[in-house]
Amino acid sequence: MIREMDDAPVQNVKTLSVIQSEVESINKIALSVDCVIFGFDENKLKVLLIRSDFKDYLDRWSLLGDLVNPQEDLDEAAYNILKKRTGLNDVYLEQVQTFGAINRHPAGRVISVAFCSLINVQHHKLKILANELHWHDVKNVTDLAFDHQQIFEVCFGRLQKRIQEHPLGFNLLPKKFSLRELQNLYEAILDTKMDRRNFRKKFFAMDFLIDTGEMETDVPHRPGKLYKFNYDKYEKKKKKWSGIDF
Amino acid sequence: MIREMDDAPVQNVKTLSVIQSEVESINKIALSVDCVIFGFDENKLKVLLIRSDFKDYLDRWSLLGDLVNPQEDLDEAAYNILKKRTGLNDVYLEQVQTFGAINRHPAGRVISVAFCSLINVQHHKLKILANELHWHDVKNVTDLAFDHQQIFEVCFGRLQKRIQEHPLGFNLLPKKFSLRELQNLYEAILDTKMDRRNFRKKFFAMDFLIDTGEMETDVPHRPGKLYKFNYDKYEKKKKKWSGIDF
DNA sequence: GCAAAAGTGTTGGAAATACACCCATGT
DNA sequence: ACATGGGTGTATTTCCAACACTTTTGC
Repeated sequence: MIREMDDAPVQNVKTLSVIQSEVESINKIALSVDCVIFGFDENKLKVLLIRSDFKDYLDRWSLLGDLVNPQEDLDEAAYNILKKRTGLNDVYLEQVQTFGAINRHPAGRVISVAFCSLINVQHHKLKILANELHWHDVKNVTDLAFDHQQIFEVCFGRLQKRIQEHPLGFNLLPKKFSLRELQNLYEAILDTKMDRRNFRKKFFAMDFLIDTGEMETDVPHRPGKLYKFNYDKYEKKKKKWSGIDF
Repeated sequence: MIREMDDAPVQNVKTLSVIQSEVESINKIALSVDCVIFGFDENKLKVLLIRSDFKDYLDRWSLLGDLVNPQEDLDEAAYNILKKRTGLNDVYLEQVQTFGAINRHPAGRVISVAFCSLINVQHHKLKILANELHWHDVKNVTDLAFDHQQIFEVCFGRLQKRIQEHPLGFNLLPKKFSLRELQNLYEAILDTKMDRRNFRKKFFAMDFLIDTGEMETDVPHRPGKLYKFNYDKYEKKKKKWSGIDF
């Protein structure tokens, strides 16, 4: 893979051992994954942060991350962080971007693959308290350790965009949810207010919501219907191109 | 960054040297970048490929890539590939995704950050011929070396999506272009036919095209006006959210 | 009965689509 | 003169935004 610095064509065939030694001589780069874990609670979008245990950044908050083992797949590494920290198995996880600025980590050259994760906070409230972990309102996330502020912002932006074009949001809600909860979620993520009737119209027109026949309970007002998202139907009907628009 | 495999809170503070040794002990992972370089020629979308010089994949085509030096930024590494291969300085370059399957490379654990690049083929036709490089019609790209077929498809899909939402396409055209060229570009990338009048209406309504006052020359029919894209105006006016739609 | 949110339709404007004719140039 | 694509306008439809009242429950 390493080639001459001029523009001459490359004619020689490289053997496996040549490549291997190249790889070994050059791999002074470490690889990590960082997870931006979003949750939705009290009608606010939250992100799960941990107190940095790194000397230069003591008492700053940082994302949950870890180095990647050589025998570990990237997704697997991210997944393991999720499992270790939240105890959750079945999480939404999406690779977002890789950050590789030369001096992003004081310990040396560490490049980090950032993942965005969406979890339903109701399933793991127990583990958080005993830890250095804390859910932060996304509106109050500032001054994270390392380049984590930048990573957070990129992932947040990606979430805002993707939630409008793909049915991700349901990962942040219970399996059965009311339309009010769904709208609150969208309003929290996009930081907007929407018209309730038009919001309903839009989702009913998509025709991906299944009426479970159940209702909310323990609400101090008229209970709403509970719905599930019909992923199967979505997969069959999802649209390809939406048209030029910028 | 490496933490216990159980769920206990992490209380100890790590010093720089501890981290450094962790980094060194674990960095058996090499990092590369691969560029999916698109061009537009003869009304077809093309991708620039090179004959693999790697033993296991002799005579298969592959993307242009290289290992990343420890003192080299990711974007810089991708940029250097572009410069070395095409002689171009001023290229559109966008990180797309990182590929890290354990066995994606036979020489060991190599993870690769994929970049999508758009270039104007008219500016560098000379360098290609003398090389093992070749422009392939995207419709005939099959059976690339390594996992490059997958990388190509992800980058192509990303391009198809992004060209509809962002003014990227102009990087594939000369600075001054006719509306016919622009429409041909969109039709090639999205593999569709569009109505000419509505296409014009859409772009004129955006109001980001500058009439240069010049006309096409050497065309065997009525010459069309030549336009430039007004990036400054776009930057000021670009929209944020387009609404929920999936 | 009161507070709080659920549930429901209509209307006007904007944007997208479909569609057909005349014009300018090179050959 | 003719072939080729440039350039333009209108009618229709579809989608989106704005907007108010009645209903159901808990307290």
